[in-house]
Amino acid sequence: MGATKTEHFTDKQNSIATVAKALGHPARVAIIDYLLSVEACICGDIVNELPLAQATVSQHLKELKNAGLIKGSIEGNAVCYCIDEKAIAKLQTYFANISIKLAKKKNDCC
Amino acid sequence: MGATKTEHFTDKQNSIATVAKALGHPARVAIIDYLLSVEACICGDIVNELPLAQATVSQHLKELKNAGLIKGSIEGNAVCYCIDEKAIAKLQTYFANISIKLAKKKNDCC
DNA sequence: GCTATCTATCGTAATATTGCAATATTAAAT
DNA sequence: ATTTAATATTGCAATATTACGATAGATAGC
Repeated sequence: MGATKTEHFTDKQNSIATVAKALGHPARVAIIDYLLSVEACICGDIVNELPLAQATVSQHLKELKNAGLIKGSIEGNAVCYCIDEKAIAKLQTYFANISIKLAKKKNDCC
Repeated sequence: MGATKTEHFTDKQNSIATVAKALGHPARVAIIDYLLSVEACICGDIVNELPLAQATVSQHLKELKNAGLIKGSIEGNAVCYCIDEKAIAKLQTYFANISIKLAKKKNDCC
């Protein structure tokens, strides 16, 4: 055993978990931070910014892309990555809804 | 190799990654969902709700607690768990800020 | 064509996570 | 004090993640 029982959870739960998991590593949070701070967004710049080898950064970019948090387009020789706003909007909505529900419910049993 | 290079990233990046990682498993998202939907919040109820063994659920609860997403208080024989609003507020703020920055910046290079 | 540059993938070692049975701990109830 | 019930912890096997060097692929420039 040791494999996540994905099939026992709802699509929404799996979907939130996938995106959250992608952000569950500081290097990937750092990539998002960096993409927010720059105008251009070339893969090589990200490699220079992070204290990790090029292969490792490429892997992290792949995971962010698979989770739908970023998208990439080929710019000649290089690849331009940027944040997918839909994924961010989804997370924002998810946490805003939790906050609203918490406010309605008196969350004071602990 | 294989250990995350936590020390190379900022406290904020590590902090967001920790909370996101805790939500990076559908069982833990399901636990948060469940805690939102009920008034009382007893550990045993969570075990009954999830398709996982008691030991596994206990482990997931521990991780959510370590990440600061839930807090627990002993209710005699049982343990009452509920969502820590501060952690949710932090995430909400984080994603709201990203959305604001994305709106300012024209995020259209890809 | 050749060469340089940029990014992705492969292979592999170290580490971490997932899941559960078995066991331990804790507190209520008798 | 015993028993019962609720959680936590331990130990272990299966799987997944992290990191990086080496290598492959793809494009630009000569």
